[in-house]
Amino acid sequence: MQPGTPEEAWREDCAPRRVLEVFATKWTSMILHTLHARHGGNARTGVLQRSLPGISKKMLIQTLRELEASGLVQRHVHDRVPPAVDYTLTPLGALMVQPIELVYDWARANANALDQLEPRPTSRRR
Amino acid sequence: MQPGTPEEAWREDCAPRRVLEVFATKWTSMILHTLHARHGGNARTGVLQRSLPGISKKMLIQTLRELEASGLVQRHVHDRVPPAVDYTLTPLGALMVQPIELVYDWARANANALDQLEPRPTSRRR
DNA sequence: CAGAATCCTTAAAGATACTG
DNA sequence: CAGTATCTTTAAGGATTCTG
Repeated sequence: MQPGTPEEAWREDCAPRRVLEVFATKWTSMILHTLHARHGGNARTGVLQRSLPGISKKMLIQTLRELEASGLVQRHVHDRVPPAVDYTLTPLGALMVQPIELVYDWARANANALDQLEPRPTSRRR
Repeated sequence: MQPGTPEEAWREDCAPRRVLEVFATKWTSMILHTLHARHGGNARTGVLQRSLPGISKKMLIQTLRELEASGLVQRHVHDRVPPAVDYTLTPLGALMVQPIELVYDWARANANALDQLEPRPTSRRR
């Protein structure tokens, strides 16, 4: 290790930072958790949307496509009219759900303590 | 529970979502973790900056101020020349570090599996 | 129902320069 | 060393409309 280099530096490509990126996109964690928790890893588009109050159709589809591209989710099209599509977690997706569940469970367990947390002045995200 | 209402909906103000907001701001988790892990909950500005490769001075100060406003961090000014300032975790900050450590430790333990994770096409975050 | 295609707004993040 | 003060960029997130 170089002198001056922190022993525990957050290297730009370190594992924790890669996981943080999953949390960084607004709906990602919620979609993965919903897929995992409510539907045995399988849910149709409409069900997902109803499970996530406030999400727009655009953000839902867009996030799902990104998750698909990252290999976390698989998309299944059923050849019917009207169209039916569902999404399942891939093995990698099931893995990535683990830290999400850790956070989710922790938040549930500490819900009351979290009331002390004042929202940031600006209040929202991008 | 109403018909059609998802049993496990992500209410807009639910505890998990409030925690997710902490993760949403890019440097928040890394600062809190660094404060917790490397310095016994106490570090000076310069040390923090050197611990976070890629952070700009602006983002460091700005994020620290937001953490202070949220009651997660306390700022201590030492009356000297040149100036010396350090930051410590508040009890609430120490609490919020918990889920961060969960994620961090999980990421470390699964670092190799995370190599399969392809970065999103757009690649970055907010 | 699922989704594609646009357009738009804003805030997050960064770059740079200056100060006590 | 710690911290302002600007300015700029970019993309995240949303709203709306249209289609098979």
